[in-house]
Amino acid sequence: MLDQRLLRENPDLIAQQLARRGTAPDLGPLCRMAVEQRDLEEHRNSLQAEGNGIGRDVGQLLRNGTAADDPAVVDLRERGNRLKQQIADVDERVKELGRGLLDGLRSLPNLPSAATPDGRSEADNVERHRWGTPRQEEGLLEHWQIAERLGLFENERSVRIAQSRFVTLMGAGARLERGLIAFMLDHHGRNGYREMAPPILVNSASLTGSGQLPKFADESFRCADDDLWLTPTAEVPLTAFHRDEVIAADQLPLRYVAHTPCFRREAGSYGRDTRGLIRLHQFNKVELYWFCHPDQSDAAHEQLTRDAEGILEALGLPYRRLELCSGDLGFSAARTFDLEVWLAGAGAYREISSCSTCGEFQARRSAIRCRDGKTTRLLHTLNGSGLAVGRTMAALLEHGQQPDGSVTLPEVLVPYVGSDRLLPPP
RNA sequence: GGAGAGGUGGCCGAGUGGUCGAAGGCGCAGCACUGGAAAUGCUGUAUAGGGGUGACUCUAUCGAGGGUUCGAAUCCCUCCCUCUCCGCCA
Repeated sequence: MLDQRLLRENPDLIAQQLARRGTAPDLGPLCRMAVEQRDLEEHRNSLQAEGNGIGRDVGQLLRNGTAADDPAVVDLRERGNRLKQQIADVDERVKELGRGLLDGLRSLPNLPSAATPDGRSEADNVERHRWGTPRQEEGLLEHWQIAERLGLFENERSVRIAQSRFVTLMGAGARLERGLIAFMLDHHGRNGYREMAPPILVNSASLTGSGQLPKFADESFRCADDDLWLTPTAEVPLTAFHRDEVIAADQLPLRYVAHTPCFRREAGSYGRDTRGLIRLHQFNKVELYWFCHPDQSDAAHEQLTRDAEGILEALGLPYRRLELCSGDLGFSAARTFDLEVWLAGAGAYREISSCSTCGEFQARRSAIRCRDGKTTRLLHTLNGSGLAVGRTMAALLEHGQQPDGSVTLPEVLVPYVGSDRLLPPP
């Protein structure tokens, strides 16, 4: 959420920065609302001050022995009652404006960082670097073809259990996923992240705090009878973990790693990535999350991204880092690096992690501050996948496939999977 | 699900209509004492939003929302949450 003060004092700056994202909302009404709300609130406060004075005066008179039906007291009471009515009228308008203002502000995306390159769409994203050597032989299979041969997951019957875009992992497939999750958690744990296992049902306030609500309600699954949703990413419960808190600066940064299932409706992606593990309603993800001091968030962003890249490098998976242009940023992000892994069978780079700094955007929505000397200020939040587990499996299968139909696995996974090779059934 | 208890400042805890933003204690900070420290003493110590260059000042906040009243932490209503016991359950 953006700063109300900025909206009142410099709406042009906001408009100009939002334009970089390719959105041009008319900020005029919202800005006028903010100014009127502030002015009316000021008026209300002075009325209230007058009323408080009357209350004090009555108390003083009564304590001094003035009779309750003394004209002086009666007169003050009448004035108090008149004021009360006035305050009620103004107050109603103030609250109405406040609600509208909050709704409006919550629907505005974050401003792009000054470092974010301008651009309109993903075509304008900027490649920052590449790592590893992509396999590009002829005849490489896609991961779902490999998985089918090896009996790693089951699609049709999963539709019976739930609906399309769900999958059941089986045998070595299930074990590989479990091993990957454990490997990622261990790896990040060694790098200083605290492992967390948060609730994956989250309430509306939590979704609002990280930016999924109110604009993206149709992207999440909702539990009809409760104010609870299936979390679309661990970013939501991890942000909410510290909602309404003031954290001492010397505690920062707080760095968390969490594995959770993630649930997304994938509305509007009918027909895309219908096979395999790339796009599912339910998938596993290991998420990295930082709460940090505002002065340190740039360095934190680089470090978090490096930590995500560390998994790809440990697994020997070729990837590239893209910096998203202003027009391709997510709602809450000020600056984002996407990591794209090479899918050898598909012959393409595919997003496997998105590492964003949100500045104070989520911290304001969630009221998370740090104590900095004598004052408190909003801290900064950052998040990134480290990594999306299903897509990591897909990349491993495509990268490690052998002519004999087997798949070789990276050495680091042996302790987790029990083998360096997946073999086709006899 | 049934029965009961309770939600007050960083923490503990007093406070049942009138200068209560809130006693007292702990914690924390500064000062004094000390060779240094402990102990002790004194002083200070919430958050948010307005206004003022500033000293400062106004408003709100005692789980949330409404109500009664000139005036509510205190009375009334609704809701939420926590704890204890019982039941049920992985």
